Amino acid sequence: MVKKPRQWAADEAYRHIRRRIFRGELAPGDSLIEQDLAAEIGVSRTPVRAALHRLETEGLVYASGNRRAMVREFAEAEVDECFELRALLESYAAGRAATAITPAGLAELKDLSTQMEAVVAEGGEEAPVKFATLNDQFHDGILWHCGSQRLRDLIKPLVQVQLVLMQRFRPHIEMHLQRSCWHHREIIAALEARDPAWAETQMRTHLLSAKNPAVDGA
Amino acid sequence: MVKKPRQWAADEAYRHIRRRIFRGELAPGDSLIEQDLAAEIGVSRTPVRAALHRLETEGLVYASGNRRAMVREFAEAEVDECFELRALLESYAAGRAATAITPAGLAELKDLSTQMEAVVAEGGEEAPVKFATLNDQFHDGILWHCGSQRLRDLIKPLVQVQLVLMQRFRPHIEMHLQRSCWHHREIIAALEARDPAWAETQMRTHLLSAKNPAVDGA
DNA sequence: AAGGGCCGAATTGTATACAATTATGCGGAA
DNA sequence: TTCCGCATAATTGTATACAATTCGGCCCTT
Repeated sequence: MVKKPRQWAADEAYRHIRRRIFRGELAPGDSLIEQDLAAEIGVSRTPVRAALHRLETEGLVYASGNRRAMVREFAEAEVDECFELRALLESYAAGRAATAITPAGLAELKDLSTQMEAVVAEGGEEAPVKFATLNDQFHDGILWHCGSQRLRDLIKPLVQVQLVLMQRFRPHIEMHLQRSCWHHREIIAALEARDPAWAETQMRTHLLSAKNPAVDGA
Repeated sequence: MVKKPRQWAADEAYRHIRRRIFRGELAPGDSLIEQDLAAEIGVSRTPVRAALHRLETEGLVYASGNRRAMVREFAEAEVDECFELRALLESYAAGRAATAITPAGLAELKDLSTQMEAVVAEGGEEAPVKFATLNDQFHDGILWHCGSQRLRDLIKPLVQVQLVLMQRFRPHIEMHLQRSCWHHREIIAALEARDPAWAETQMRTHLLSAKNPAVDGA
């Protein structure tokens, strides 16, 4: 039953390349040669090409016309840019979610919030990673309930790229988990109150705080 | 020297499929069978597949996993949604452009504005089409000068989809070309004055006016 | 020595054959 | 009749060969 020769070669290629970019083994500016990658992964060029396309749409890879694909080069300024664009879009989304979210949706968000607080209380080495996963789910949950798939699609690549950027430029940034938990509570409260303006400004505060995480006493 | 047998099959496939979607020959929900399209265009499946990927990232085509690609179905409500998202993003872009734009950039915008006014003054059957082309260049010009390639990439698909949506749901909408020209002048003035807030609100006005074009006396 | 054009190598673009997956329609059982 | 399962057809996924393009260096000219 070792019969999983390669059911999703394109997906495997995608994950493989993405992982190598995240780890920094493929540095920005490096050429991504289809044949080399194919040999390395053990598939043909076809799924590699599909993976590169996908990575390009997600903004991790740059390819112009017929020229070879390269790992996209990022400037540190783009970290802040991503935060600002996320603040713009996600605050708008939060405002819409305030009128559109269902009780079930609110329950999900509360559950995630509780889990995050538990992670923070527990602490430990793995806390930041666990927290980040739950945090992504929290933000994505709000996007699900804002009633606009298109808006959600706009934000997705921003989050994606931000992961690379943060790791490259600010790898050891302090997360201020406790402060984030408070923000999440505020956001949930605003959504529960069906107050778009409040939700919007809370979300903006939350994201722009992450941009400037150097406040004392948080 | 008839030597252009098929140098850019993928691009040709892309344009072909896109045109058929725009014309409504491929209706929303229709399956896009790679082999049929390939035979019709006269290329192999490979470039057709690339074209479909591209159309998918632009939001005109929907494809989930390995299932067949379909022409994306649009709801009329998405017309307004696109306008609102464009208003959100382009007003932000205009605000940034107010401080980032170069004199040369301003000159370009003024030139486009002048051309648009000439088209309106001239009138004729082709005026709306000519105007739309120049109008797109105007909006894209501002995005070029806002200093954020990422922001520009976010807006591009919105404009793209909007073209399909408008044609499908509001094909004979009145353009209010004269009013748009005034808006453009206002926007240019705001950029020239290096006033972000002014540029931002003028752009928002411009786009939300297009959303509700039923005002009298424009 | 600097610059431009040409040739070979590296790489991507396209076509096609085949494998894997998904969809469809039929037949049988409840 | 309705629903489930299975066989078969339709379609997409992958591999590979070949064509076209781009890249890089060398040589020739100035």
